[in-house]
Amino acid sequence: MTSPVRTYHHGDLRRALIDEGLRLARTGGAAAVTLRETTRAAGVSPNAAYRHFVDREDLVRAVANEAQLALARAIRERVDATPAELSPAAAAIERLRRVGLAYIDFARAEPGWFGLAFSTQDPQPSQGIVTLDDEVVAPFQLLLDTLDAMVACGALDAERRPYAEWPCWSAVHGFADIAVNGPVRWQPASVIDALAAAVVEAAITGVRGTAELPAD
Amino acid sequence: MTSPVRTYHHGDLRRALIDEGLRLARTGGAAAVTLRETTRAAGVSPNAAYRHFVDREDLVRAVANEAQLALARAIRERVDATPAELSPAAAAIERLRRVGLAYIDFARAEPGWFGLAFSTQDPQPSQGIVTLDDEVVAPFQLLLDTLDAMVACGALDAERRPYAEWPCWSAVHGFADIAVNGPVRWQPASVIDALAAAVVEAAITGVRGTAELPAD
DNA sequence: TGTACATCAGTGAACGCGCGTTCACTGATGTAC
DNA sequence: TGTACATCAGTGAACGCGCGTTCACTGATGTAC
Repeated sequence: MTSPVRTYHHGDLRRALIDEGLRLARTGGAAAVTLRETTRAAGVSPNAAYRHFVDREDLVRAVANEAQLALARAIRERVDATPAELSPAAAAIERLRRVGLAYIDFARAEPGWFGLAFSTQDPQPSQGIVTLDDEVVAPFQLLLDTLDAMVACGALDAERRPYAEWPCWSAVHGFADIAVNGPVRWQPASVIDALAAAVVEAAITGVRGTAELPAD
Repeated sequence: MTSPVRTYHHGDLRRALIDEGLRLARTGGAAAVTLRETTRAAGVSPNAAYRHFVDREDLVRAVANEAQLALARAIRERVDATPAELSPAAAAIERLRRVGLAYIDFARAEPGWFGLAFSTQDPQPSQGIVTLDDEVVAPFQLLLDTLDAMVACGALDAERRPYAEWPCWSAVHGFADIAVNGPVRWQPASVIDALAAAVVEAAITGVRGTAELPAD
């Protein structure tokens, strides 16, 4: 086993800078992740960052990556907590519902991270969004898997599966943006909860082609 | 009739600054609308702007307002071009489809204005978005009217009308953001067209509760 | 095991930049008599 | 109709700010012998 943490002067400045970047982005979004403020927070001179990142953009991208992982983790947790006693088809639909609500609630709880995760992307991914690392899978992949599972257990007609990820993602992403940055942000949380639920139900209905529940 | 245009030193600097702001926002979004660059473009000293706007934020808000009007105009034009030979219910659904596609296409054609129109809003509007001025009605109001018209002609069940605007707006807004700032922006236009159509169809189905067309 | 040395993570000072905003002003316009 | 004057739109210069980035450097660490 290779030593996982090497001790340099600082310990692990790259890690520390990313952590401070996350702290700054949490309240101020991507714009708050400046080289000077991040290094200041880490107790280090501004140009020390250049030992670990080629420029500011590189640092922001690293921080955005972590924010994307946090979103994926939030979704996975909510999906994994799906009750076990549901029928296969009902459980598959419930999982899709949880993907959507978790996405929206993450955006509401951590708007700074949400904005950063969406706005800062790797340039030109080969095919949609793919696995980011071994630990956790990207939010989009979780959505794809959930839709595939719905087809497998009869909760979604196979001919409705193609491109179904786009209406789903669009609906929850759009509502998240409206709830965080749009006019809905002035509403009380209980109202936003209700609207979020309505948006997710409509997305599920829109993708399945019917508001009827599948016969078990 | 009161004289509509008063001639000052410059003519109408307020108007000129808003126009230059629109030009700058078109390519660079809200961030490009700086006081210095806008006044420079208008051929005037930086502080001349303070005769017409209390600060930079005030100028940006005025420019954002114009961008919102441009979006509303684009939607209205597309809706007004709905073919006349359709049955009332089919025409009502077609109008909703056009609202959605016009919203998405405006975002794709004018991403700078789209971002500005959404991100910069009047603080704390009393009830959703209301009429902006006499000439043209805000995008959101066009959506509300279209949904009401669907109920009136039987294209949408009355009990499905409440809150239906949120799934609709969320879906097209989310796709617009994904298509402009998200991973879809790397796709060719024809692919984006197809995905946009799929998103809008799913939104219509989701709101109506069925993929069936209404019997005439 | 002890010493000389190479490596390279982090320092301190400085750069030029564009920004929003303020100051005291100027000079064209419109109005009162 | 002509003159004196008040108004106020726009000027020119300057401010302080925080930013990203570069420069020549220092000094702790790890390694070779």
